[in-house]
Amino acid sequence: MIDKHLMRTRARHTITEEEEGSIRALVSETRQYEARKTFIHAGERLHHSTILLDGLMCRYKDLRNGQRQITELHIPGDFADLHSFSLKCLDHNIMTLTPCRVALVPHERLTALTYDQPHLTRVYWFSTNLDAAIHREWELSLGRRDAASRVAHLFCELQARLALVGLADETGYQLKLTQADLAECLGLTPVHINRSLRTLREEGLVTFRSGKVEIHNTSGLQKAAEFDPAFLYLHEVED
Amino acid sequence: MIDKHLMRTRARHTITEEEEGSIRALVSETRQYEARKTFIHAGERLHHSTILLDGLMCRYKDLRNGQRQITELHIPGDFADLHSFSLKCLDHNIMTLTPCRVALVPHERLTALTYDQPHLTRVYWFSTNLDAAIHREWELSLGRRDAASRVAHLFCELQARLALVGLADETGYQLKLTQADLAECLGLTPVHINRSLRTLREEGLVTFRSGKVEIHNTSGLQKAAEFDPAFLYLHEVED
DNA sequence: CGTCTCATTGAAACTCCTCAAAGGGCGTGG
DNA sequence: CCACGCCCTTTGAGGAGTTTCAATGAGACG
Repeated sequence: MIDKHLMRTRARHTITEEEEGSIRALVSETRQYEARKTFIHAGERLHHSTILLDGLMCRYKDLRNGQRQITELHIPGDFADLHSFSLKCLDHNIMTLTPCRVALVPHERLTALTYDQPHLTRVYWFSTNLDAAIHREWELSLGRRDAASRVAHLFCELQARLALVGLADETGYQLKLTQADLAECLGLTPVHINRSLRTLREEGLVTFRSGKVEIHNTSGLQKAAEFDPAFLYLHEVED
Repeated sequence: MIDKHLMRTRARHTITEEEEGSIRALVSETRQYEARKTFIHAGERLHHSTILLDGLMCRYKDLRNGQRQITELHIPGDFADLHSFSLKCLDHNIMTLTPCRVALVPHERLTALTYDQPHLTRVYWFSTNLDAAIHREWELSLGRRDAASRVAHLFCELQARLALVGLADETGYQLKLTQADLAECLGLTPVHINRSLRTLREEGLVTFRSGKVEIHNTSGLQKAAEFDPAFLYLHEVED
């Protein structure tokens, strides 16, 4: 059930069989959410965290004029709101983008983890720090990359993250987003996303159509994005 | 010595006297860095984390063309690179902006903390999650706020954070940054920062001159920034 | 077959950037 | 003590990238 979560965790940490048992025991129940549902609202007191099993979700913040900024995308295996264990109330909303299957982890079990499982505590602490690293890379994109590079960088990021849980290969992956969703990730308008996608397509780098990213030229795409996967910490970390 | 660090920690958590002792015992040594020195480079293996005692520093990432994005500012009391305990190598650089006095915390002592002090472990885990919340608010600024609002928002953020450690009041605070530094925080050019500052000044909201932020109209400034301090978690969190 | 959402394109406007030059403040050295 | 140099700030003019507004096209679904 949480096999993708274990895959992404094992890519970065050595987890013993007993620890795997402890991880599995964190889950109290599973749920299904429909697409386009904001199931966590900023400011509400939370008592469990959510592992995404299947589907796509995002964290976002709105401005009063209705403009929205998505701050991170979540893919299967991600702990979408592990930070709510520390923060209790989130500063942002969390919404499903597609229908999603999730596993719930009560915060009491995470508290218990901090008493009984110092190593797993560090593993999950790392996981929230990885989210922060992704935020920083998005800050760089939003602040300094031009539109086409932003799109290219996001496609590279998702390729690397999805490949880790077996949902992408070098040629591409499924990505059930609209161009308006990409716009909200990248601080642009849907119209300009459309033009940027055309540019990337005409340069023979990547095609995004009917919910699929098809990568035609990996190294060219990475070069256009100035993509360095180091910020994703894809490899084993000693600890 | 680490009084500001204790102030900012106690603003959010209840810390016992014994825990305070444990926190003080984390520090192995103090150091002084000159201004404008990058003392942590992306990718280098780190063995201690840094509490900023005095001065101003920043985390930043560069693009190949020399463009720089600052991803967070650090003020006295902040753990500037607590996340290096989890990540081992950082995805970004850390640079002093002014001369800085720092305290070093060996990672072994943090590892020991995860065994002996579950509550303090959660307190410091929270601290890295707070950095992530700041990153998310910056993503919102970079992606969706216009230039003057970005400047206004940064000034509001720093007012709130500095007030927590006694370095700001409602009328303003010292901020020894150049307009070029602000530009690197806010994804703009120095020229446009200058024009945005003029706008804010002419609107009677805030003046930034000779390293000082003078707030003329707090509520007006917050309104221009659409500033809501919730993302800074300024109040006691139960745990 | 109609409706709805999403994608695409064009034209004009706007925000922000680039390039360039001048002004101000401060420390250093003559 | 003044002059110079250096860094930072300020301002102007023109240009680039992105947005806005508007309309059409394409695909999915009932």
